[in-house]
Amino acid sequence: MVDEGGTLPGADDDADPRIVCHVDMDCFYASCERLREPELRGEAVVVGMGYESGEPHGAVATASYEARAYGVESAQPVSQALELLPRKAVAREDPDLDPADAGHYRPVDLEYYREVAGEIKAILHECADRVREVSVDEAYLDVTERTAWEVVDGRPLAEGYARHIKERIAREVGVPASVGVAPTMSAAKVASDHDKPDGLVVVEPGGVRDFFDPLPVEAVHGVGPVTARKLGEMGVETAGDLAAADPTAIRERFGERGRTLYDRARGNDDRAVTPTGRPKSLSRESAFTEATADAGRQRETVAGLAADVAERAEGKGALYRTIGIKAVTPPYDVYTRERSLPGPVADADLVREVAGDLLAEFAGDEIRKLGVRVSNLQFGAAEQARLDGWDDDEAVEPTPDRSTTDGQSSLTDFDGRE
DNA sequence: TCTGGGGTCCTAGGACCC
DNA sequence: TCTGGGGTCCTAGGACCC
Repeated sequence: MVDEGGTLPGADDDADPRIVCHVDMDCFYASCERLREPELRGEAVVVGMGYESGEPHGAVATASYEARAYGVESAQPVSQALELLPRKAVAREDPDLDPADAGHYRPVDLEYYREVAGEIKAILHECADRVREVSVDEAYLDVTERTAWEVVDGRPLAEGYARHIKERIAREVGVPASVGVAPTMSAAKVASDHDKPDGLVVVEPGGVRDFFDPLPVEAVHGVGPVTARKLGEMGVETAGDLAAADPTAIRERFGERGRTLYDRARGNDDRAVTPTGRPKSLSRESAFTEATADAGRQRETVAGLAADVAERAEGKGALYRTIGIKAVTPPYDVYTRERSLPGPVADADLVREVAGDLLAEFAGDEIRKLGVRVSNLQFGAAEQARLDGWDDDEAVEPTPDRSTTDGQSSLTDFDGRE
């Protein structure tokens, strides 16, 4: 199985394997907090949102590894986190608590994290020809042209290159990252996750299957709890099981997505590292401290969210053709309603009106959370309002309605970060 | 695990069109 | 007017990811 490089001429597999790095910051928000508050280094740090005012109703966004040791996890209710790991200040007052078993809680400050992320992204762009920024703390790099799979002194050159990236981030920005290197995006993603924090995992072209085989299916990007359970019912427990499963059966059960997951488990993933395109929707949501049936409060909330969304869309130069709301009722039933307009608009009043209209359907219902969303976005630098002029068209106009799905309007795509 | 916020993609039925 | 086939758009919901 391991090919020594000197195999048959024209050996089919991995003819010209790419080198993809996945760079994933370790508990990024917590690392950022430590950056501006060095006393937090080595301490349990929990960054959460929505719990600042009075009752702790928010959720954990990020927990440092020290905090994770106490069972604190992302997405956990802050109330629960506090039970596992009391606040430092509280523990110092309370003789029953040991301050050594307490943590520092900080509210999410996205603006600051984005600033730090900007410095990191600048480094990443210097280190690669193509970068796909997945989120504030995560990116894929195609470094095929910058390094090689060639093994020197027992290690692939690509490993040294990845180490160089990691070290630059640590030295120049001061936060830890985990990096995965592999011939495909999905393998690189799993690799970066494999040895967190501060990890560096290299999966060489011939070794992708062996790397995946023993991992639980959940390790495959795209397999969540539901799919994992269903796969389990089919006797598929590991990525290796999935790779060895009957593709027809997987496809029948899970559709096109199943096919993708099957391919990934087998190491087949030919996606190219492309820059992130423009957003396809923009939304804002907010939860009530307690479910409410108060129509006034509901309308007020929707109006506020609508204004926020419209403002953000305007800031991005986005027009929208669809306006929608989301309502979550107890215990946790999610409803969405949306309405499409005849043409693209950028109109805050209209967002509020339509959203309010859609909300009317839930009159009298207890609601715990509301959201407003605009979609069917169009980014119009050029005249959008010219509905009348169907004479000839500007050859530059790149958005023929559904173009949003193509994902490769590379000519005009210069990436929309503000 | 009783649930925060911002996204993406897929599916499926119905309307409508040719 | 009792009935084929194909395509697109709209809407709602689900799963997943960070």
